[in-house]
Amino acid sequence: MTDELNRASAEQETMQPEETVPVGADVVTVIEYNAVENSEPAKVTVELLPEWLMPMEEEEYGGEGVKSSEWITRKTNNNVPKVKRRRGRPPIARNARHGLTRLDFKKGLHADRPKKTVRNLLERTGSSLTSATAIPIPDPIRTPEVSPQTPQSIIPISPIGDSSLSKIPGAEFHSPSHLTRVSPLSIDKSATRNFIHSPAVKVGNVTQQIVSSIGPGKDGTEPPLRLWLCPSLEPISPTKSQDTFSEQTVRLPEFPETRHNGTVTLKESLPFLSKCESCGSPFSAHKIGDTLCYRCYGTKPEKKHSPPNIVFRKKQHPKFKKIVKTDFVPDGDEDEDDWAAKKRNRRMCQQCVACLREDDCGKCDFCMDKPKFGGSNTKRQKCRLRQCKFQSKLHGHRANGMLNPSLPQRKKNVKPKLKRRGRPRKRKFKRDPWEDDDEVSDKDEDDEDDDDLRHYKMNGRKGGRRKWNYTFKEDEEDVFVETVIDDEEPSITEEDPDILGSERSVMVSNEMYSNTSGLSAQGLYYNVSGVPAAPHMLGSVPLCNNNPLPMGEGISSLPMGDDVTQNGFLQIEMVRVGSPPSHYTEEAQSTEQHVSESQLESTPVITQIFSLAGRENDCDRDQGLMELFTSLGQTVLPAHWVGVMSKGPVLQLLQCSKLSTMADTVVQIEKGFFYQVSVQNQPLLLMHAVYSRHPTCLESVDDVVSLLLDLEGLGVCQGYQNFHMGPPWEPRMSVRAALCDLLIPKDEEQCPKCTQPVES
DNA sequence: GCCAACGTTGGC
DNA sequence: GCCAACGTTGGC
Repeated sequence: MTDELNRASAEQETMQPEETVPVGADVVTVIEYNAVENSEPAKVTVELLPEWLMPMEEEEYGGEGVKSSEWITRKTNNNVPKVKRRRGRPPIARNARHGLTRLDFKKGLHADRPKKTVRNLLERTGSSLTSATAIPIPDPIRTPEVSPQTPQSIIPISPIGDSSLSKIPGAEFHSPSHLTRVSPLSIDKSATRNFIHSPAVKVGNVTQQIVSSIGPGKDGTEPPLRLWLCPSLEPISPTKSQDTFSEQTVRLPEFPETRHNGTVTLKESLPFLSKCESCGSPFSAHKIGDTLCYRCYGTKPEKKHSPPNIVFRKKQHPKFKKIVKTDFVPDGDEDEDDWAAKKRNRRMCQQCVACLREDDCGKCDFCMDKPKFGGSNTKRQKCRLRQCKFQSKLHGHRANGMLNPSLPQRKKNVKPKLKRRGRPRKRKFKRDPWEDDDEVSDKDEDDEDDDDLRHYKMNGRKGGRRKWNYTFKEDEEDVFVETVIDDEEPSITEEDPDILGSERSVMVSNEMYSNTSGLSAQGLYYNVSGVPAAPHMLGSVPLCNNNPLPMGEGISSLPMGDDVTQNGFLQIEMVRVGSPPSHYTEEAQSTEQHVSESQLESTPVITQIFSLAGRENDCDRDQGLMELFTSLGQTVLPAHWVGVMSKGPVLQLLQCSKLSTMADTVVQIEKGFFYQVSVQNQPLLLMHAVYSRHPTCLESVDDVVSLLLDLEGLGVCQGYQNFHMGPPWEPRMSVRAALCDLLIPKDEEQCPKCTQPVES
């Protein structure tokens, strides 16, 4: 841009050494006009102007229907003089779009917004606006939008507009009405509408000069202009958006130069312009024309007609935008723009694994729904695995699809049947399994399904049983929850529960498989977590945390099948050091989320699933564990250790004090008193010395206490800094070696594996 | 309040 | 014009 501008300026200088306009485009325009004025060669002016105008007009016209980007491209493509190139947004702008848009977000600047959006916004939000002063507002908005994309471009443009305005008069004489209209438009808008607004700010300089030069334009018109001119107005604009403000300020400096040029021309031109009332006459009459133009604009159609001079709009638009927005609708365009711009990103944090994922899994329901995967495109949603972990609405809602790739398939099978098409019932839990059956008797079954669903929900929400509630709450949104439900109500439908349990478990395992690339789910865990833990541990219960009741609020959202799949190994290895104690459960699943969100969550689903796959009922109750749990409750455990009985059944021992080095450590005792120690959701490798110092089974309170005391003498390995993980400007993340000891003597910072990590 | 369906928008 | 997917609608 700058280069171009410089070029433009250079060219201008060559053209007219006298004038020095910061913006190339402006300069060019000025030059041309001046030449016209001075030389008076109508041809010259006409030719030059037309080129200018023509493109501009095209732009405007096209602008309405065409996206800004396209518009820009056109210009560039055309044999437009250098001036044009300068003016329009260079393809660069287009290319830079994304960057610009982002910049806009951050800075508050508007990303380029296709006119469509503006329109839409206008239509949606403020048809009224358009109606009232309708025309003027919309136009300014549009142009501003265009310009906003590239602030620089905007600035130049606006000056141009000013210069053009000043000089337009002469040009106008030569040129047809459109020229006059253009200038008037800008002025009019500022005067009439923005009047109060900031317009004064930007236009201020120009207008003042104009006024002075014009002196007696038309009575009616002048006053407004002066108001405009009043510097006081400028301050107002600032309120709105700094961006606009900055732009204005930028312009101001430029103006002076242009002013000089413009002033001279303006003086001469102004009177003429004044005659351009409405659309009919010359439009240059900034003041007069303004009144007329205003009227015309007020009439709507004329506004659009007059638009031919897009250039003006651009100039003023920015101002208008700024002004209007500031004064009238702070939220107005920019807000809308921002809003719209943000709208798209609302669902993405841009940072989580899901957001960073580029490819579709091709297995989830959403993927299956996509035409490219042979789907019907009825859902039109992003791949489950790409649904932002934090921003997506889907999280927690549809675990079903998430969990199983397989589910979708069934769905498909089911869909064809759809009578319900219009609106299938909530199939949430049952969907896949049942749908097929539903076909036989749609409503009946549907009703049943609904009932079932309700029932489930009821259970889940109301939670008849603690455990149920517990698991339920945590997993509510997840499919897994269902399995839990089954546990609660085996009676509901034997088949369903079974199916759910088995299927889901199966599915989950499948996913694990896929993720782990052939490794069984368990294998995965072992490998991933690096925990050789005994298989029994795997089926463990979710660590609910400190409270017997499910703590995991965040968990619900987290535990998606997706997460599991996504996390897989990589993430596991990437697990941050220092994450708060959470659940040990199934590392793979939880780990992902952990990183980002909840540490507290429980283990999720997968665990339960596994356990469920086995036989829940039995698992839920274990005399031995209950007795041990009771005994622990009657014993004074090491400081801040708390025993929690959770589903699985699993007896969890948690260190509640964040000050403890064991804050992230959990001891889980399962059936048979086998125990597993996990640190920050990662199982402590069986080869760890801790296991060798204690019996394989913690059958007594003494054993438990002994282990806890031993643990209190340990600390958590801090891992090592991975400098290869990301760009230098991003925060460094500590990573642990795959076989990290996790627990090390308190006086040490790293385990031997992390001290000399072997990077694959 | 959930969620399937689908209109709509933005990017290309 | 196509694709991706966001946001809304409306049945439940």
